[in-house]
Amino acid sequence: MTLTLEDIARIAGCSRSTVSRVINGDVNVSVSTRQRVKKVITELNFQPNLAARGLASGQTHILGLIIPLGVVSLFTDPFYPQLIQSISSACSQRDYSIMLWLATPEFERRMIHQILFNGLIDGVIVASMSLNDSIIQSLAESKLPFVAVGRNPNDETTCYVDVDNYNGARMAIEYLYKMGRRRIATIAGPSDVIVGVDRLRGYKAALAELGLPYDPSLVVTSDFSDESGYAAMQKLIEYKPDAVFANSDVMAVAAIRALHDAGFSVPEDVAIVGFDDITLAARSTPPLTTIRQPIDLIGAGVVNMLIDLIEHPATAQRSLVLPTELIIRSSCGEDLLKNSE
Amino acid sequence: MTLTLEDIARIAGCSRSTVSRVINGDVNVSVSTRQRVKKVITELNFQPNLAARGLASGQTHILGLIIPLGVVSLFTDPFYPQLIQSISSACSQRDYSIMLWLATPEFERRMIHQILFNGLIDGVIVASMSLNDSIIQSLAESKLPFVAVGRNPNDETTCYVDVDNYNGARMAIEYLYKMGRRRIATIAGPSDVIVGVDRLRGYKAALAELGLPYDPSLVVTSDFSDESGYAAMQKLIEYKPDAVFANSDVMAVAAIRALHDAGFSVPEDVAIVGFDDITLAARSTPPLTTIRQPIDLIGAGVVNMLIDLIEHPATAQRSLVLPTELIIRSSCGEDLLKNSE
DNA sequence: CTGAAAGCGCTTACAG
DNA sequence: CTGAAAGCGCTTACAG
Repeated sequence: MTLTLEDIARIAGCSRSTVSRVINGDVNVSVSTRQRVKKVITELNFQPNLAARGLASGQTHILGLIIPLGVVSLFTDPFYPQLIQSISSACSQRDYSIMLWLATPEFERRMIHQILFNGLIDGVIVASMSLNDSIIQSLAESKLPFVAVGRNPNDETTCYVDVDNYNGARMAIEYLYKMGRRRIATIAGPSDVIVGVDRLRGYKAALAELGLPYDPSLVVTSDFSDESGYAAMQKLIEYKPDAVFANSDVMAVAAIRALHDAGFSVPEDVAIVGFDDITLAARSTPPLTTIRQPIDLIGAGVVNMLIDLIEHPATAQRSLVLPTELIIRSSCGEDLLKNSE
Repeated sequence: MTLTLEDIARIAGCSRSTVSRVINGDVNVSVSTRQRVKKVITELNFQPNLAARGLASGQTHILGLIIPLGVVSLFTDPFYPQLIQSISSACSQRDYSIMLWLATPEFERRMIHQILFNGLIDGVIVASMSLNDSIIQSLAESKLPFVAVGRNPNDETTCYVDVDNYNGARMAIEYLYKMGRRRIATIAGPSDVIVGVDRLRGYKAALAELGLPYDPSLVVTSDFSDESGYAAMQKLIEYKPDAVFANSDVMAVAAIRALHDAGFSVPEDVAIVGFDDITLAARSTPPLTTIRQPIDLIGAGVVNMLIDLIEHPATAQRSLVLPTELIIRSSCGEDLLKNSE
C-alpha cells in the first residue's frame, strides 16, 4: 500500500537513485527528468520513509525538545506552553518535526539515554532554567548538536538563545523610578535559576545608577509559582515598598491579590511590574505593566540556530540575545502620570 | 563511536541475531547467553538505533500527539499543557516516546501527510475537540492506529477516551439547586465543540429532572477563552441569574471578574461552578467550586489504549469514559450552607 | 546526467 | 537454542 522510491521510479521511468536525487534537490538531474519525477511524486502524494532516510543518511529532520519539569511543575506557567508553540511553529516552517520530552526527575536518566543514542534525532533544544543541569552535561558529552533556551554564565561552550533579562529588569526599575517610586522591592527567582539571577543583577544595577540604596529586606526569593508570589508579597508588606518588580506575570498577579487581600490598592499604594507579558497580564485588575519577552522570536531563533548548527557544525559558541520591551498598562499608575504631565 | 548490535555480539561472543533476541525478549535464548548479553549491554550502555529498528520491524515505539490549535489558541488554557504532561508521563512509563504536532491551520495539510506516511510513528493520539475534524478523517483513511481524546457522537468507529461531561454538568446543576439556586445560567461552549454539547445536554437534563424551566436567555455561548467568559457573563447579568455553570475554570474566573466589575458579589448574589479543576481554581477569589477532570487518568487511558491497539489491532470501537468529580470550595456559598445545617 | 551496487543497523523467517 | 542470510526503504560514492 505505502509507496516507496522504487514505485515512483518505475512510474516515472527512471531509477531509484534519480528519484532520491530530485527529492533531495541534487543538481545533477536534467530539467525534464526532474519535472517528470516531481509530477509523479505530487500526484501520488509520495512521502519518503523517514526511518529509512534516517538510517541511510543520518539525518531525520527531527529535533528533540527537552523541558525539565523540575520539582515545581513549571507547566502551570503559560510561558512554557507558549514557548513550545513557538518552537513547534518554527519547526514546521523549516520542515522539521519535533519530539517532546518532559523530563521529570524520575524518568530523566533513562530518557536522556534514549534521546542521545537512539539515532533518531538530528539535534536537541533544551529549555533548562537551572545552573549545573545534568541534562546539559550529558548533551555536551554526546556529539549531538544542541542549543539551550537561556544562557548559562558558567558555560562558555553551549550555544544558546536568551532574552535580555538584565536590561529588562533595569527598564522595569527605571520606569518605576520615573513614576516616582523610591522603595522598590523585587520578587526574585530562586538563586539557581539563571533568569532570576540576571534579573536580580539588573535590579541592583538600576538601583545603583539611580542612586537608590540597596535594601536586602526588599528582595524576596520565590519559585515562580503563584503561591510563592503571593507569599513573597505578604512578606514584603511589612517593609512598606511603594513598588514591586516581580520576576513573572503569574507572580505579579499573585502579588496584586496579596496586596488587595491586605487592604492595599494597586497602583495607588504599591506599583507593580511583571515579566513575560503573557495573556493574563492584559486582563488582570489593574492591567499589568510588564516586560515583554519576544516568545515567537525565541522559538524561531532557537530552531534556526539549531538547524544551522546541524548543517554547519560549530567550532565556537553561538548566542543570540533578544531584546525585551516595556509594556505600559496601569499597574504603575501611568494614567496619573499622564494627567500630571 | 556509537555501538551497534554487531559490537555487542562480538564482545558477548555470539551472533547479532542472538543479541537482537535478548533485546526483544525472545524466549528462545538460553539463560546463560541471555545473562552474558545483558551484562554487556548494561555495561556499555547500549541503545539500539531506533531508525534501523523501525525500518526492520515496522515498530518505532513512537506515538504521535496531534493538538489542533484551531482559531483561538487553546493553549492559553492550562488544560492542554496538563494533558500533554500526563500523556508524556504515561508514555515514559510504557517506554514510548512522543512526537508533537501543534496543528495550526496553515500547516495542517502538510503535517497530516508527514505524520501519516513518514513511517516513523506506531500510532497517534488526537486531542481534537470539534465535530467533523478533517484530521480525524485523514487518520481514519490511513491504516494507522489512533485514539481520540474526547468522543464524537457522529463517529462510531474511532476509539476514544473521554470524561463524563454529561454527568459532570448534571452534578454541577444539582449541586447549585441544592444550594438553593433556581435561576441557573450556563456559559456554554461553541456548538461544534463536543465537550460543550455534552455539558449543555447535562445542564438541560438536570433542569428537567429538578423541574426547573429551561430558559434560552440563560444560555450564552463562548469559545472557552477568558475574554469570552467575561463577555458571556456581562450578557447574562441582565437576565438576573442566581447561579452560573461555566464550561471551564478559566471562564468561571472571568465570570467572577465580570460580576465583581458590575458590582455583584460571589457567591452572595451569584453562585459559580467551573469545570476542569486546574490549579487556578483553588486560588481564585473566592476559591472555585468546580467539576474535576481526572487529567492523569485521561493521559494514562489514552496511551494504554493506543498501545493496546497497536499490539492487538482492533475490530470494534473501544472507549473509556472517566468519571468527573464535584470539588466543593466557596464560590457557591458552601459555608453558608454548612452554617444553616 | 544516470543507474547498479553497497551500505545504514536492525529484525526475522529459515535451517540446523 | 543459535547463526547466516535476506530484507526494511532509503542515500551515496562509483563508474560510465
